[in-house]
Amino acid sequence: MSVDPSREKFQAYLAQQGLRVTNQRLAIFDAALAQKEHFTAEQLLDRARTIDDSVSRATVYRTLPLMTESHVLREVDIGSGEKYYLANSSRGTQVAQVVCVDCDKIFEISAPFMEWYGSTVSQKLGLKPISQRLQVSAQCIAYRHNGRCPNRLKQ
Amino acid sequence: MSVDPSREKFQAYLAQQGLRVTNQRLAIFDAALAQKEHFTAEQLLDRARTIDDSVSRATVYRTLPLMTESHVLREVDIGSGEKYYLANSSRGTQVAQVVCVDCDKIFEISAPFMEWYGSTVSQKLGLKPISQRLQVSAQCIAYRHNGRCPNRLKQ
DNA sequence: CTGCCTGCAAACTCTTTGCACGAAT
DNA sequence: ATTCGTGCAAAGAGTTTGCAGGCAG
Repeated sequence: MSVDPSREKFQAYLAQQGLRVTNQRLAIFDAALAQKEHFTAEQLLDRARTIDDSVSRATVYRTLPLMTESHVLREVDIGSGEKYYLANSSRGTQVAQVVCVDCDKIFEISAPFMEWYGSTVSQKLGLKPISQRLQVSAQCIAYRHNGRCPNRLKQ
Repeated sequence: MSVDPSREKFQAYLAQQGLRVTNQRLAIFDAALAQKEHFTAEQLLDRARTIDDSVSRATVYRTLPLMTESHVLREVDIGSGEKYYLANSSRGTQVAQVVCVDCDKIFEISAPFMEWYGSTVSQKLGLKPISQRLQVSAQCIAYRHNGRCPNRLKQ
């Protein structure tokens, strides 16, 4: 299988910033890209350590901003205390998040109108829009039936 | 001037939950309702103490959930570390927040389509929508011209 | 007198940072 | 050599909680 193109993107970003491509940064990058769902810093640390067990929590936290600034990852804050991250797909930033109120599972769904709306609203206020995010809180089917989610983590 | 109707709403909520209407809770409530802009827990503490100087930080944090659950306040998390609160106006929950990337000032603007969109999107996923929130990050005019906001707090 | 409510301070969670060592140029 | 990167542990911010005393019903 071929090299993920975003790996090159990340390396190019590091080079452009005068930063080094270290084993730890690559391990964290690879661990991040291997996740199919949203993940936390702690989960990323665990996974990165399976690739390079010298990776520390500090380096994960120092690398996350590099990956978001280079648009390799997106940061998603659902207001649950910890931040979530997800590899940036090619579809861009026009995604809404639907979050289960019980288990905090995050579903993403395309929301192409958001960008237009962000502009409209910002310009009414005399501001220049940078980005916009729509978050919907919802109950999943299982929660409505049983009063709890199958994959609930809390409590 | 007459008593704010939401004061009764709050007292009714407390009664219904079997909770007592204490001086501290009322001081915190009045302090919250007196704010015209979004405020933090710490700002609320300061203001509540001007009404009743026995109010403690712990009681503020214990009272905030009571006010949000009774829909007297809305919680707004812009992902800046601390949570913001705002007295719930009568217009309901169909508001978008436009947040300045530099000073974190929050502008609110009515967004009546959001509720419809929350439903549409949730139902595509087989979920029952509870609430939705659109947040737009933007730069204010001053920031674009001077590279900083007049009322910036950070750094 | 029983139980809710409080302030205080300690604990907690997530994240950031100072420092000295180690690796790359 | 010099600079950058790292792990460790401590610090930091915001929030929550255990506890003993206080006040209300």
